[in-house]
Order: sequence, then structure tokens, then C-alpha cells
Amino acid sequence: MKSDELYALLRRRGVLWPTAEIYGGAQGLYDYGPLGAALKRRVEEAWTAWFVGLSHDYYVIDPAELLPEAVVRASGHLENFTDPEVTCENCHKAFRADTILEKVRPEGVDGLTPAEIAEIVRTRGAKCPNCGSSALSVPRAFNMMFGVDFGVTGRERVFLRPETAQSSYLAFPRMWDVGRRALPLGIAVVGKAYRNEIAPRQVLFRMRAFTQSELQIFFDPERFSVPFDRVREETLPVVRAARREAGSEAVEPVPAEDLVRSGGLPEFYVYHLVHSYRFFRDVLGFPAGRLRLLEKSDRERAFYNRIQFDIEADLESLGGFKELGAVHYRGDYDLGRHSAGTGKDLSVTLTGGRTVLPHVLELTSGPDRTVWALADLHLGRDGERTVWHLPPYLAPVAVEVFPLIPKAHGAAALALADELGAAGLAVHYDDAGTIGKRYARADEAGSPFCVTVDGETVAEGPNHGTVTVRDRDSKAQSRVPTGDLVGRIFRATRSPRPALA
RNA sequence: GCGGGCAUAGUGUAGUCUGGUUAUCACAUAGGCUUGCCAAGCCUAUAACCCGGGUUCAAAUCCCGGUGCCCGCACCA
Repeated sequence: MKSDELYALLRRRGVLWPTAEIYGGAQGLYDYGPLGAALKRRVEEAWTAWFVGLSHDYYVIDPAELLPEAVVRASGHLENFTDPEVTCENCHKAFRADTILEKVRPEGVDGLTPAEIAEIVRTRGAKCPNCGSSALSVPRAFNMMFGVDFGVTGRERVFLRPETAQSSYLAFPRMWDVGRRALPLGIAVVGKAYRNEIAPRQVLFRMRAFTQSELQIFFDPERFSVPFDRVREETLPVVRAARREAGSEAVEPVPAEDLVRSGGLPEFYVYHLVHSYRFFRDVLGFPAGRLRLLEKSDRERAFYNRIQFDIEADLESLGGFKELGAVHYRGDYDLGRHSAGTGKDLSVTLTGGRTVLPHVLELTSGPDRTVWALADLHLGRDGERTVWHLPPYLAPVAVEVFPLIPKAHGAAALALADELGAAGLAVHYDDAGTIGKRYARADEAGSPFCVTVDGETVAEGPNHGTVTVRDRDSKAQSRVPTGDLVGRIFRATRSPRPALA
């Protein structure tokens, strides 16, 4: 489906809508409705089960969303983000000020005020790199972080975190003790991050407030052993940076062991890349042919990232491959910055006496983007029907309960719905309209099972009744004793976990 | 931010160029009749001109501003 059509469907069904919609919305902010909130929560839970399940030394924390100014100064977010932008009044293209000035002022623009930059642009004859015009605008600095007054005096400033990763780095020294002083140590955060994007677009793909699921794995750079045999034979759809530089974006299926043996990547990296790939393919059910692992080149990736593959999915609604997650090998950059920022040595002493500043492997993904991708990939027309073919454990509603004839079977159906709910299943009761319409609504919501209570159920009595169970994807029906329902539905809606040693 | 395009019930739309009836139609939603395991049928009801200003006897229609969305550029540390 096209983006507009998909978004309209998601709004209509109450999956999501613009924040403050009755005031015309707010750019880059969206609210999730019942289906969207439940789906996103299941995505987050599946992510946590999968990635934190990779090791018994990986932990989930829930840190504050506000960061003191000193933190974002140390992390580099404060300075990196004041890069001023200059627009050409002639051809209307925008450039970073240091791009415009690289010929006339090779030393860069760090530390200059916008007024000083404007002066240099005017007096040194800077030209637009595109059309050569010297009609350049006054530089504008844009701040990608939201600053917030803090404390009663209002003189202190804090910032809404621009990435959840910082929270994990700050937690490392405390977690070093909590985790009983061993590496590798994983710290996972699922939480909101905030960026004042210049141009929020594509609904859930460029938001100003969004959720990140990130696992930061702190490890000893000299020794990070992983059960590589578990992933050795997995074939990954990679696009290597070297081939991209040579002009080919074609996906190349490469066995994991080859990425290590001849591909120049460390085992620990490929191991986690495979698990990230499997999360999207096996847990979220993305078709393998729609996924690719795109390696970022030296030029593209942030300077502190030593290795970076983006996990991308080919989405019809957005016209091509879009980033949903990534695996970043960040080296010791982050702990190094915070060591400098605090003046405290954040390196740790391992058993045996060796002292190291841990390196970080970051596994990251975006639940909001994932929700959109799940709609793009799994929600669509199936003949006459609109069906959301979600993996059953992600479906907001596990089981719908219908009375075949509301007047005759309503009470028994309500009692059954209660019972299933009490057992811990996400259950939804619907007696409105014809049975066909209820099936259709359930299909659109992605509910994997519909249970219909009929005359037979009532006649058989409350403890030995049977009901019709209808499967979302095949529309097939089967007669099932009510006593078997809970077990059957639980088995079918269990989220996968990685197989460990 | 820049340039271009767009904005009518919950959804999709007609009407806008060329100002003038009670703003069209379908689907959806709610109620009723009927039916009783896959969006059936009939009847009824609810429901919209993005916001603000201007021009005019009269604005969904023309003009200005705002907001939002789409495409391209830039940005995405």
C-alpha cells in the first residue's frame, strides 16, 4: 500500500494518529491508539526477550529521559549540533557553513557565532557550491536537542536525551558493581528519545519524540568470545561498503563464517549481526527477501563507529529500503568521553588484574518504525479481505470471542471471554453486526483466533462446551473444547527467544 | 528550512477553473426488520467544506496569512 492509504487505514482503526489532532496536529508527534499501543508494547517485549535473552549478563534498566547539560556536552551532542546552515538565495539549496567556507577558511567554523560566520561569508567571497552564486543567507544554527528549564531558578538547563544510549553509558559504573564486575555486560534501554528534526516526515519514520530499543554491550576488547557455531552457517543478505563504493547496491548472500574468514569482521560482531537479522526475520516475520544488511562506509558512519551495518527493510509504502535497526561497534569512544567529562577513570579492573576501558557494541532498533513496517509488510488486501498477518504473538488481541446469535449466546460468550481474559490472554469481545463483519474487523486488527459460541456450546453446558475456532490466515474452522482454548492459544502466541548454548 | 503540489463527514470522493438551491455519491458507524459461521438485503439516523483574516449583496469556490500532509533539495550529529 502507498503511505497515504496505509496511514488512513491505521488512523481509522485507531492504531495511531497525530498528537493534538484536534488542534491540527504537531509536526513529528504521534499518539498510539489501543491497537498501536498494544502492538508497540509487544514489539518492545519481543525485542527485550530476544536481545536480553542473548546472555544472562544482559540487564534492562529504565533511566530518566532528562540529561544534565554536562552529559550532552561530554557526549558531543551539544557542540555537534550547533552546525550552522547556510542557504543559497539563488538556487535554494542548503549547506553546512563549513562546507561553504572550506575554500576560504579551511580551519572550519568551530567556536564561531552565526554573526561571525555571516561576516566571513560576506567578506571573503564565499560562493554557493552548487550554482556559484554569492547570494547566501545568514547562517542559522539549529538545535536538534530540546533544552528544558530545570530547577526553580530556571538557570540550570537539562536536555531531553537525543538517544537512549547515553543513559546506558552513564549507568555503566553502577552496573559494573550490580552485574558483579564481569565483562561482557549488557545494558538495555527501551525508552523515548527526542530530536528536534528539521523536517519530520513519513509518519513514524522521522519523529520528534520516538522510542529506541538499544542494547549496549560493554566488553573486553581483547576477549569477547561468543558461541559462533550457533550462527556460523546463517547466510546474511549483505551489501558491503567496498562494493557500494564501487557502485553496486546489490545484495550479496554471504555465510556468516565467510564474513569473518574473508570478510574482515570480528566473530563477536557477526554473531550479533546474525541475531539482529534473525530478530527481524524470525521474530517479527519480515520476509527474508525484504531485508538487507547495509554496511556504512567510512564517509557515511559517525567517526566513532568502527563497524556499522544498518538493518533495512524494503517497504512499499516508503518506496524502498528503510533503516529499522543497526549494529554499531563504537569502540571505547563513549566511556572515553564520559571519563573526560567527569574526570573519573571509567576503566575497570578485570579478574587477573588487567585494567581496560571497555568497548561498546550497540544493538539498536526503532519500535515505532517497526510498527510501521509490520503494517507495511503484513497488512494488506487478501482477496476481498483486509488482513493483518501479524505473527500471532505480536497481535494486539490474541483471541476474539463472538456469540453466534447475541441474544441467544451472548451470556455464554461473555463468560468464556472472561475466563480467557482471567487466564492472561488478550481477549476482545464483539457482538456487533453479522458474524462475517466481526471476522472482517478481527482480520483487520490482526487477531489470530476468533472463537464463536453457538447453540451447541450452550447445549453442551458450561464445563464441556465446544466452540468454533477460526484461523485468521486460512479462515479454516475447527471445533475445540473450551477447556483446551487457553493452552492452545498460549502455545500459538509465545514469543521466540534465541537458542543459547 | 527552501521550492513545487495538496487540504470537503470516520474513509474515499463530486462540486472549486467560471462565486449563487437544503454540498454529491459510496463505504464505514449506530438503531430497527430479516438472516444466523465469513463485510448480504431493506428502512432510519449520525456525520464534512483545515484554521484565521480579506474581497463581495453572496465564498467550499477568489485573495492573504497560518497549520498540516505529499514530492524534491538539505538535514538525520
